[in-house]
Amino acid sequence: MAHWLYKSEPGVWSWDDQVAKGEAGTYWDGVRNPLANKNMKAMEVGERGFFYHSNEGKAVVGVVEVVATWAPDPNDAKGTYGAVTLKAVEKLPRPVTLAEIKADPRLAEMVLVKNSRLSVQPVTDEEWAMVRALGGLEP
DNA sequence: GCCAACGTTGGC
DNA sequence: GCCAACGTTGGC
Repeated sequence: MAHWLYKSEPGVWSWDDQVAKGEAGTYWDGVRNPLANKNMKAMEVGERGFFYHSNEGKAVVGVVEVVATWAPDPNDAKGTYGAVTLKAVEKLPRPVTLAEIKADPRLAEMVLVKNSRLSVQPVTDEEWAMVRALGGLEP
């Protein structure tokens, strides 16, 4: 199963907001980047990803799971863009900061480092395991 | 608050 | 269809 990373500014949509949505989850709308959109179209129910706080915090703070596959965004007249629905699964015992990720040579190839502006990005199995370990989660 | 990197727009 | 100009994102 593929893994992902979702960025959100905590001032707009934070991890706590996500947790408050519970099992129903949130429609991850507002993405208007073709590559991020493509990534979401490739997702399947049950796939997990990291929840990352950009700007403030700059850290991976939790794990989310896809509960519904990609659906078109009603606010996009052309129907080009859409989103998946995500629910919070587990919080990291300790957040993994961008500085830590950058400091680790094994994580130097992460999209988060290479293309910091992409809002929905793939994470490799190795990176997934590494960041989970740094965050204090079980493998 | 600044600025680099990237994506998008629009003129040709 | 190309590419310069512009706007936005996000780290610092």
